[in-house]
Amino acid sequence: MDLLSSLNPKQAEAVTTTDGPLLVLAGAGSGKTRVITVRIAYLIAKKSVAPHNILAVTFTNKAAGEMRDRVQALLAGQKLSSLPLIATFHSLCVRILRQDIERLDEGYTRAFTIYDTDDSLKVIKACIKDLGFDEKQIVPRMVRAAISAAKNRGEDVEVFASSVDRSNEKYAAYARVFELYEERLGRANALDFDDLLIKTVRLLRRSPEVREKYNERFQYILVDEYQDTNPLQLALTRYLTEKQKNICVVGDDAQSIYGFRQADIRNILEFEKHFPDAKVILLEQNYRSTQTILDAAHSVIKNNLDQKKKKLWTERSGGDRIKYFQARDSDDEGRFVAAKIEDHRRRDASKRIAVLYRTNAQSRVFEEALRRSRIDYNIVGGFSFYERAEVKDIVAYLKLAVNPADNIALLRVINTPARGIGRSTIELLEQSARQSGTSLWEVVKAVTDSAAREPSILQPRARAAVASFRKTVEGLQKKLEPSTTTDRPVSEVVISAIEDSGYADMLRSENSEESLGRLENLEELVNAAAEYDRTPETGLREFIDHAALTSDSDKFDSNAGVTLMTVHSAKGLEFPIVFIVGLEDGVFPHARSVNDARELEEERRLAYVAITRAENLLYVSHSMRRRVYGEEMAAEPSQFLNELPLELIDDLSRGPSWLTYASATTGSARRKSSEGTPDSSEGEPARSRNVYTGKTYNSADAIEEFFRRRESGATNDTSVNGARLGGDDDATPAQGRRGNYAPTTSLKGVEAIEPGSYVQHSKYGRGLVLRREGKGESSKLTISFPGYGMKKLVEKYANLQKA
DNA sequence: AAGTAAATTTTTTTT
DNA sequence: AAATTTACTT
Repeated sequence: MDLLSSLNPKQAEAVTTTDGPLLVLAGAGSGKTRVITVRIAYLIAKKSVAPHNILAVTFTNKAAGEMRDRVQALLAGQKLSSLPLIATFHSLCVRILRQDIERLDEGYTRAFTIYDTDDSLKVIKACIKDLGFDEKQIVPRMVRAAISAAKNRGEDVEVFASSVDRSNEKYAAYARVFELYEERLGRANALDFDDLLIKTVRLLRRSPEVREKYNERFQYILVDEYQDTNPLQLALTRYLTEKQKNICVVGDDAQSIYGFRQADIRNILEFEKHFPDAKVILLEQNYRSTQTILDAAHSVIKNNLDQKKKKLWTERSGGDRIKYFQARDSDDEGRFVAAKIEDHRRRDASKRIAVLYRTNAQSRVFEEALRRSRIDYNIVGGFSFYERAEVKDIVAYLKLAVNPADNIALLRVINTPARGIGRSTIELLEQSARQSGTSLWEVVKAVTDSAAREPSILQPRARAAVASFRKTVEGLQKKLEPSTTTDRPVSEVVISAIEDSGYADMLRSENSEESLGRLENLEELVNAAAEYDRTPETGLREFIDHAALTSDSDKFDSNAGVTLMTVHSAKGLEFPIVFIVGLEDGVFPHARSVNDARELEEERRLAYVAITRAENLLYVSHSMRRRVYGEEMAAEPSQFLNELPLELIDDLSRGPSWLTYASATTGSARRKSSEGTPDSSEGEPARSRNVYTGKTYNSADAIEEFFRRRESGATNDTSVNGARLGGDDDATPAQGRRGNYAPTTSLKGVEAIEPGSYVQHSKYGRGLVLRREGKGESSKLTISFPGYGMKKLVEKYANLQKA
């Protein structure tokens, strides 16, 4: 079979340029995955490269899995001596570290445990407590974020501590927590997600032999979604390709959406600097979307200043117009989406549909609406299998058996199921561990040792309970000994963790619907473990690693009719029909992105990613009211809606909408001046001047208009769901929170400015308050000003009037 | 020690 | 609104 026949000249060039550094700038839908997979097949089939000399790196298991499938399909029928390694950055690092971490001489052994975000947080909480800091002042989640960010920039504790401003108490505290955290992880023989990368990079840097070994092993390296790499991942890539230089990276700077994980867009923009003599190939033909959709995407992304200029084109001129809907509240939006999906399903059930939202929390409304309409759907993200408590419990038993120093795992299961080991007993054990400087497991052994000379620190009852726990874990450890011969090495240990611990009995005796569901989940876990029984090279350790690294959207079913997911997890996917929902200021773009212009640009790239998922038809919608923390609030349309080409949009709203007003004012100086200042410092209100002028929309006007119409009988609504317009209690968004009998007042006795209320600003006019941070006059307000986007203002200086 | 009621917090986005 | 943490019983 001719591998190249299905490629355009540019794609073919990207495939056949096998040697030396190569950057493929691949726009959305330009056949990026195609290029990578064909390239791998080409290396094997045409260049006679041994498959195991090829490494392809992705960010998600989902992407890795899909790539594996497609390469396999391309090479079907050929006998392969080995397989190419297609891995995520993290799983690649685990592989390397499981082999060579001992050469690092930091006390880590190959039996190391991986701590997930949850585990890390628990360690950090304990560190904060033991250092005598107050959790209110030194917020564990913030510390975790700061540590993770530092690690991904490639900083270790020392660098972090020395770069920190010592006069800043908070950061000085962070540095001390960081230090203790590292110490405790080391003692527990545990690595957090970021450590996987940082230790691997350190190992490669320090050990020329290890570097040599992997340069030798991986003759050809490919990196997918290169725009999402962070400094650590860049360093890793450079070390791995130091010698052979056969590095091919594929990505699109317009789709860089992981800045929050320290991804640095400069990695792709400056590839040629990092890898001299690099060749660059641009893929600009889009095979996915209609011209209308590309126009919409381009119209949004062009508001970003910081990007490589390229423009996608397609042979699919024209196409259906974009559909727009303004919902009354989020239930209304849910009903609209469900009704439209029902329509489409009836007409052509083969067309796959995606509902994309900014945050996972938004999924619920759509799930409920779809369920009510009896439409099957598939949801990606949210709670994954391995995040369920019962699964984590059993995995903790397994982790403990493999690595007894894992204190977090021990604390998780020492009293699960309940054995009568309570808070005070655990406190005693921890105290003893601190004193002797050993792990909790060592203490457990010591206090239950019948030959001990000193009297045990525990009462007989507690001591018996701890002894029983010890017996359970030791029973598991026995099963791990090499001498134990069985044909189901992994799943039998898992079964015994479930049964011998008493966990199964606990669930069985509870005998509720929920506990039975949990039992089923554990059966699932055994099934998953059974996969690892088949080959001798995959054992319990690999299974545990899998559980740690498989958290996300792994279970995406590419054949599902309707899929709900975040825009982030939709990256790399395509659907004939796409709904982008919740297009409101504060939601999308997210309220937290007001902090600086760079973050807002990332939100815009996110919008770009969302739009370019669509092949044929794109729906955009927003709601006028939304629940935030259980409280109903007014919402303003997203500034990104304003950046769409309005002339390409059909309005499906009942009655007048934002679009009605926006279109009416189009033609005047519509969003001309966009001199954003991307690098300006933080905290300044006047900073993000990404202003679109001319068109302002005031929701109060719209509501008034609604009522005028309703009174004259013009909105006899018989549309989609027959929802009643302008219900009694949500008539005016400006009215603010419901059920607030005694409005909060400031010291002066004036009504306080609360989220959900409207204010008047001298320059930006009327705006909706989205968030309030801090107390009193110096608190910061995040406000959505229609026509100007979101601003973060300090109440004291902004001179705001209630409106 | 364990269970319940009350108070408090939570929302980016993911390996 | 839901989930998590704390305070208070038994």
